[in-house]
Amino acid sequence: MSRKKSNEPARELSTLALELIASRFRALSEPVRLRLLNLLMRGEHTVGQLVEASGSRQANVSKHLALLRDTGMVGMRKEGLTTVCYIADPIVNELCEMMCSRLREEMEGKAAALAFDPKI
Amino acid sequence: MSRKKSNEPARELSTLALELIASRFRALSEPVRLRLLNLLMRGEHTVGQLVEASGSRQANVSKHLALLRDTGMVGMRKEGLTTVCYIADPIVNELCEMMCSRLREEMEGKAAALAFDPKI
DNA sequence: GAACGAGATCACTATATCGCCATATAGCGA
DNA sequence: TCGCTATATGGCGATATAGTGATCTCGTTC
Repeated sequence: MSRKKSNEPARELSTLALELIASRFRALSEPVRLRLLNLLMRGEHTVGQLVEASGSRQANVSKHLALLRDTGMVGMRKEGLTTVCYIADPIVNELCEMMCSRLREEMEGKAAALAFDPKI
Repeated sequence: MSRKKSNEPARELSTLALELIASRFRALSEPVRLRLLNLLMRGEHTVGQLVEASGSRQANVSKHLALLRDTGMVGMRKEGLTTVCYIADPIVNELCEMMCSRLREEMEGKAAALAFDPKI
C-alpha cells in the first residue's frame, strides 16, 4: 500500500489511469453485458446457456463475452465442446450491487415524492 | 426494503433496470468525465476552472457536465455569471475509489509477476 | 476421416458519441 | 442600453460500437 492515509480523497489521476478506469466502466455500460454478468452472478453458464437466457444472438454474446474477458471481469474455460463462463473479478458484484441499491433508493425517493407532494 | 435477505445475490434484473444501470456506468466511461469528477472530488469548481484544469475545450466540458448533471452525479448552481459544480451523489467517490484500488492491486500484481517470474 | 455441434471471427450496416467551431443566452458593469 | 464575460447549445465530420448473417475453427462422434 502506497497511500499515506486511507481516507485521503481524490488525488490527481494520470491520463493513463483515467483511460484504464474508463474502459472498466465502459465494459459495464451496456445492458446486454450487464445481463450476462447478472446471469453469471447466479453461477457458471456455458456460452450457449447465456445465448438462450439473454435472448441475444450468438455472435453478439460471443463478442460481449470477449470484451468482458479482456477486462478481466469474466473468466472462461473450455470443457470439451463448450465454454464455461464465470465471474472472475468480485468487484463486478460489488459495483452492481452498489449501483442497484443506489438506484433503488433514488426511485423510491422519487416515488414517495410523487405519491403525496405537500407543495402541490 | 423489499429484499428478503440482505445477502441474496443477483436477482434477475428487468430490462429497464439494466438500461438505467448501464447509463450510470456509461457516464463514468469517458476519461474527460472522470477527470472532471476527479477534480470535483477535491471540492467545488466553476465551469471555467474545470475548463482550465482539464485542458478540454469549453463546449466540450459544458456538454460533459450536462451529462453528469442529468445522471444526478454532479450538481450545479448559478452564482451570478458563473456556475459552480459539485459532486451531488457520493456514490461517485465510492465507485471511483473502488475501481482505482482494484486497478492498483492488479497493476502491482502484474508488476510483481514481471519483476521475477519463476516460470521463465 | 466425414459429419456435426459449440463457439469465435469476419464483413457490413446502423447508430451513438466525441471533439470542434460557431453561435446563442444570460448576468453584470459602464 | 451596450458591451463584456461565463456558460450553454446547435451543427458537423470523424470514429467507435452494437447487432446481424455468413463463415471459420476445432473438438466430438460415428
